[in-house]
Amino acid sequence: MKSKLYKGSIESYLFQLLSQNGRMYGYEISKKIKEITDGELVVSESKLYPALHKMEAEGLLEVEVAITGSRLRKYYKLTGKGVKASQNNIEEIRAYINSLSNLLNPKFS
Amino acid sequence: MKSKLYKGSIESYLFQLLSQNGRMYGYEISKKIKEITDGELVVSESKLYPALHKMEAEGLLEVEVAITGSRLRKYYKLTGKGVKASQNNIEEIRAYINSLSNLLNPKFS
DNA sequence: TTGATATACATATATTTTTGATGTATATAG
DNA sequence: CTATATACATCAAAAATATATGTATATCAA
Repeated sequence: MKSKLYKGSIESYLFQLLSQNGRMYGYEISKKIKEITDGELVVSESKLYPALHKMEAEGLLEVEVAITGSRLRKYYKLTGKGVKASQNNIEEIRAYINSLSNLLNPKFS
Repeated sequence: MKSKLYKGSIESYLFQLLSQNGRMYGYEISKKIKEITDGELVVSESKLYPALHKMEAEGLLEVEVAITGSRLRKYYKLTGKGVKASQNNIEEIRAYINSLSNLLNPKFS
């Protein structure tokens, strides 16, 4: 993680990517995040898998195991609860973008 | 911290507030951050003071002790090194805002 | 055919960050 | 005279992150 600002953002990335792409598997997610953040956010396995497992335990994600050839894949997708949470997360992200914008361009007080 | 997204952002808040307001003291900073983030980011003492001391140890901030009446105040302000770092931090914040915007509104690929 | 890189899952330990609790002391408002 | 605000700070516990390690298959180039 090159910038500290990315801390605490993994859950948001998972919410929004799964919401946009439907089901995805771990390895795919980590590549996608690296790609879309231009290498800024590298979600290593030790961050990704605990995060996925935690969200699964919270009932936000559900897993579908698939076998391609002889290799295992675990597809994750949002549950109903997860879809609602991801919608709230959009607002959270918007509010945060706003907050950072105000930090850079403070309003008169 | 109501939203996880605020994690890792304190340093940015310190950089930008000090850069905009010149010298500020701890208590003032924590009130200001609470105010401008609308209560979203509450910088408790156990977060604020270690952060200030760390940045001071890194040569980014310098302290000026003042006595108002019988009460102690430690004013912090950016050093030359701190000013440069805060300018880089602006770019970091902009890039991050961009990254989050792209997450919400993905580009075609 | 073999060695490097990519795919695909995962955990274990160390370090860092954050939270919640506690501590000291003065100022002010009710 | 008591509660709240101001003003500094640390300590211990919990949570998050980083670094390292582990297992196994697939693919590509030398």
